[in-house]
Formats: sequence, structure tokens, C-alpha cells
Amino acid sequence: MAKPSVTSADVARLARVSQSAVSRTFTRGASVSEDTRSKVMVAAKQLGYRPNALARSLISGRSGIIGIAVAYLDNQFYPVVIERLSRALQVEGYHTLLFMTDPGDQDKVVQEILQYQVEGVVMASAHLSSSMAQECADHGIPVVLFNRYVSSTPASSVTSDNIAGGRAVGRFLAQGGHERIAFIAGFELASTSRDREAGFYQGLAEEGMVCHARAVGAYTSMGATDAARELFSRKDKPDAVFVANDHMAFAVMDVLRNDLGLRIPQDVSVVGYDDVPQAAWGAYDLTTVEQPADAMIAATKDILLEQIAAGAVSRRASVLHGELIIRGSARTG
Amino acid sequence: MAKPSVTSADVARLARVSQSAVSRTFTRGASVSEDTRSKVMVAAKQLGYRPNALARSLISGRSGIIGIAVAYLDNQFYPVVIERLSRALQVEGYHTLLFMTDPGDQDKVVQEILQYQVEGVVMASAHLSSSMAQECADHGIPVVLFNRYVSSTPASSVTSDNIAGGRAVGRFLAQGGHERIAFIAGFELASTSRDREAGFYQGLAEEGMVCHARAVGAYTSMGATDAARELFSRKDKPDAVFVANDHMAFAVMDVLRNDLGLRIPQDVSVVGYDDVPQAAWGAYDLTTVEQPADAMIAATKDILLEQIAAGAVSRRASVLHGELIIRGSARTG
DNA sequence: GTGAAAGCGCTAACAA
DNA sequence: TTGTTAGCGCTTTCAC
Repeated sequence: MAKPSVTSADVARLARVSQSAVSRTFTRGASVSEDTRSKVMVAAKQLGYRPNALARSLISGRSGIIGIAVAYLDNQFYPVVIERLSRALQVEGYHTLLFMTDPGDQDKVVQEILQYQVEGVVMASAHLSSSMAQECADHGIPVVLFNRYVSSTPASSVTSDNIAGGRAVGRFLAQGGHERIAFIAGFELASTSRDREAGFYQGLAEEGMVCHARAVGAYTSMGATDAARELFSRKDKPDAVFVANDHMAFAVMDVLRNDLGLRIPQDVSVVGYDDVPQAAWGAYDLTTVEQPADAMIAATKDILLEQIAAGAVSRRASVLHGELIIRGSARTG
Repeated sequence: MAKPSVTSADVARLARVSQSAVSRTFTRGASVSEDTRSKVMVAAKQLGYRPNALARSLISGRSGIIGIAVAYLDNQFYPVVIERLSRALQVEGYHTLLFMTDPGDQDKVVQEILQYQVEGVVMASAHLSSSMAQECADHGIPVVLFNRYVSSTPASSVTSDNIAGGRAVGRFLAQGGHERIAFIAGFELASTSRDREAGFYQGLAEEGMVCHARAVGAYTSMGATDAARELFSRKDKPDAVFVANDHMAFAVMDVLRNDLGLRIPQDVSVVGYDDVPQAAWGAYDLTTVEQPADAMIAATKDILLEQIAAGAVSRRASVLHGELIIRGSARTG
């Protein structure tokens, strides 16, 4: 049966000090004499005392919890982000309450998050209604949209420069001497996909080219597979394809090589986006645009901590530069 | 500036009922008249009331939080587990507080977890000292070691049958007509690696064979790369290799094909373990042993919920069967 | 079914 | 520096 947990009062009794002395001992930055502190520590150790973070939060108004909502972890980019963001926040004394969302009930999830009195919210690959964002802002809870943005909300955003990235790919493929350059979009409502596409067209245009064909992969492996089949079933097959993220690019490469018997990059060049760890793996060796995960995480952390400290929310948009990483999946001219 | 959040007292005042009536309205299973309930709901909606989960936990003793400690998310198996486990627990009204651990400070992490009054703990790819496990048990907090076990603690464990899986691989490779079958171990102290290896030797022995060579990959890509180079630099190269998990197997395949110019499976067969999503990707098409993630997650959830409900901890060990998934990376005879 | 009252374990004034 | 005193927002007896 559960042992009733030991409270600060128990420790105080044993140490023959007041309960507040115990509290102070466990509150960093409070003034306690060395003598009292050691008496408390001895008693605490003896009883196995551990402060109750929930009770502390209730009175202090600081829960030390950051809520992270994420829709899926298939795309390796998100696990990487969650791992590093969690670690970065842990260093600052925060912990992450993880919420998996389904497309649709996003607001409901945020409602739940807020019940836990989180001090900040990160939405990664997840949507948030404007009214919900406004509600968080009203309560002084900073919200960071990670890897997407919505201009009409008070929520901050951290993204890489998807337009510049797309543009770099457009120019790179055009300069690589390709003649029929195609695009496979992600989820069309996502700002990432839209921006990468817009930048891509711009890059092509700068080299006097236009996009040869286009299909939609919806950021899923299956969607990408279908999109690739569709694009490459035409008689004027593309000789290069820019895929809106790495996760889809892998599926595309598999179809091209295994189903359609095409060689990469001899017959067709493939470029992705994200630079997830697998992009560097030998079997894909994917040319791609890096999303600067570490910088994006640092920016997210900074926005959160700053606005938590200020007790006020303001909309910030951090747009970080990512390099084109040239590997072997695309011809260079 | 932060709006002071609205409390049940505010709602009560507006609805002209007592504060306890509001509490009852938001506590499922409490008896409130339909009339009162609707008055409360109207007022709550109007004020944007949201119960404070922390205050509720403090008095009720049920936080609704399950702590998950995990060491790294590189191996795709763990993101998959975290995603599905989170979803499964969310359905039951629980949320997951995520802790990234470093090898070493594991107990410290658990201490932090416990401060949040979690109702259960899952340790995935993370260690836990016996004394810490005992302490959790004393407090009635169930602990599940996910994908590993330690016999000498009160912590429960959920694993797949790694011995049977390893054995299946041993027999499969022996029957496939291979003559020099090697093994690349994971982290040698991990029960998964040890069991897979033991089962593997047993399977080989049943077919009258022994392991030709062995190296250690430590469950990292880099370790696996080195291990593969080491095994295949000898003059009597293996013609088959069982790698202790898929994550390493991908790195091994990359080395074999790209650095050493070997064909898979013609020159060398490769078998992994886990059946992570990428194993099915065309570029690897990896023969592997499935870890039955859904069953393992269901077992984890059951153990947690059951022991939480009982208010008592007992050690349970769930060992689940996983199939050998035959794909194209290994010859079949 | 409802309200009044008593805390859950802790922090944060305040006075000493 | 220390102890005393109020609560934080909620659930849960307990009478009514």
C-alpha cells in the first residue's frame, strides 16, 4: 500500500524548525542560515522528503511546465526537436508535458494543456485557432508555433527561411542543367509547403525556368509515393524533382529507384527539405535544405523564457537561415 | 499583462450557486441537478473558466500525469512508442511528462519526476537503480521498464521475447545456407542485446552452427559503422550478419554497400531487430524481427492503470512475441 | 441535491 | 534569519 508521502511539516518537526524554514531550504535564493539548512537537510534525507511540485506551483503561480503539442512523430524532424527542446528546457528548470493532437481537436488539446497551468506552449506541426491563441495571450502564456506561422494571431513563430530555401533549390536545380523540374508539395495549407513552393518558383524564374509539373504529397510517405507515380507516369517525365520535405523525399526515391527503375541522380535528381538525420544515410545521400534545428530550438527557448519572465506576451517571428546541403542525390551540372 | 485566471468561486458567484456546486459540475460522477449544472456551464462559458488541474491534484491526490523517461530518440522505435503511448494514455485521461535523461543521472531525473506527483513512471531505454525503484514502489507508484528488464527490482517490465527473436534469426540465417554468420551487439549491458545474442547463438546451435565473428556497435550508428568495418576487414568476411537493432543495421548496410562495395543480399545477408518504419523502406527492405509496439504499449498501459487503481505496486513482467519479418536483405537459401 | 467548512502541501508576506 | 499567518484553487466530508 502507498506510504503517505512525507511533507515539509514532517521534516520541520524532526528538524525542530518551522515549516517555513524547510520551505526556504528548498527554495533557491531564499535566506537560511547554514545551521538551519543542514538540520533541515539531515531530517529531509532521513525521511526521504521531496517537495511537492504541484503544491508549490499552486501558490507560486509557476508550474515549471511547458506544454508541447505535436501531431505526429513519423517525420524524424519532430523527434529531434522534441528531444533537444526538452533537454534545453530541462536545463532551465522546466519540464515538458507532451500532448499528441489529432487534426481537428487542436483547441481541445490546448484547453487541456492550459488546465495544467503551463507557463508556455509550443505547437509543433499542429494548428491553433486564433481565438485560442488570443486566450493564451490574455493569460500571459506565450505560445510558439514551431515550424509554421499564422500572421493573424498573437502567437509567436519560429521557422526557417523556407522561401529562401526553396529559392536556393530552384536555382540549384536550374543551374544543374535540368530541363523538366517538378515539385511535390506537402500539406498544401501548411506555411512551410507554401513558402518552399513560392521560393522555388522564384528561384526557377531567376534562371528563366518554370516548374514542369506539380503534385501533392501531403507530407506523408504514401501521399508522396502516389505523387511520384503520378508525375513519372507521364511521357515527359521530370528529370528533377524538389520534394517539400525529406520524409516524403525518401519515399519518392524508393519509388523512382525500385518501382520505376530510374537511377538517381543520373536519370533524375531529387532534392528534399529539413536535413533530417536519415538524409545523410548512405542509401539516400539526399541533397536537401537544412532546417537549423538547434537555432530554432534556441529561439523557441528564448522567446518562451523571455515572455515568461516579462509576464507579458508579444508576437515575435523568428526566421532562421538554413543552408542548402549538397549531397549525391542531385546532379550539379 | 496576464489576466488573473478565473476560479470556481468566480463562476459560483455569477451562477448564484455555491463554489462546491461548480466543483461538482466539473467532477465526473458527482451528483448535480440538471438545473444547477446548466447554470454553472453558462457562467463558466461566459467567464472562460477552466479547472486548475494542479489544485485538483493537490486535494484529490491524483495528478493524471505519467512520467516518461527516455535517453534518446535517434532510434525511431522510441518516437513511435512515445507517440502511441501518449495517445493511449490521453484516451484514459492521463498526460505524459517527458524527461530526457543522460546516462548517469537517471536517479536524479526520477527524483524530479516524482516531485510532480506522477501516478506512474515509464522508463524507456533508461536505467533505474534498485533503490529508486524501491522508493517508487513504497509510494505506490508503478514503474514500467519499457524494452528492458532488471530482475532484482520491484519495477515491472514490458519487453518482446528477445531470446525467441534472436533464436529465430539464428535458425533463419543458418537455414539460409550462410557459412560465416556474424553478430553485431548493441549496448552490451542492455538486456535486449544480451537476450538477442543468447537466443541467436541458441538458434545457430540448433542448426549445428556457431557464430563466426562478433563486434559491438553500442546501439549507435557510428558504433555500428565501426563494427561493420572491423568484421568485414578480415579475410574471411562474414556472409551474413545479425545486427542487434534496425537503427544499427541501416548504418551497417550503408557501409557494406557504399564503402565496401558488397551487394545485399547476394554477397552478404543482413538482419535487424525492431521493425521500425524505415525497415520497410525500399532502400533497406530489411529482414528483421518485429517488436510488437502496439501490444507492448497496451501492456504498459494495463500495468500502469491496474496498479494505479489498486493503489499497490507489484512486479509484473510482460514478454510479448514478435514475428520474424522476412524482406529482401537476407538470402533465404 | 446543496452549501458551509475544512484542508491538500506549499510559498510569501509580515513581524519579531 | 526566523516563525507566524494567510491563503493558492480545488475536492470532499458533513449537515441540511
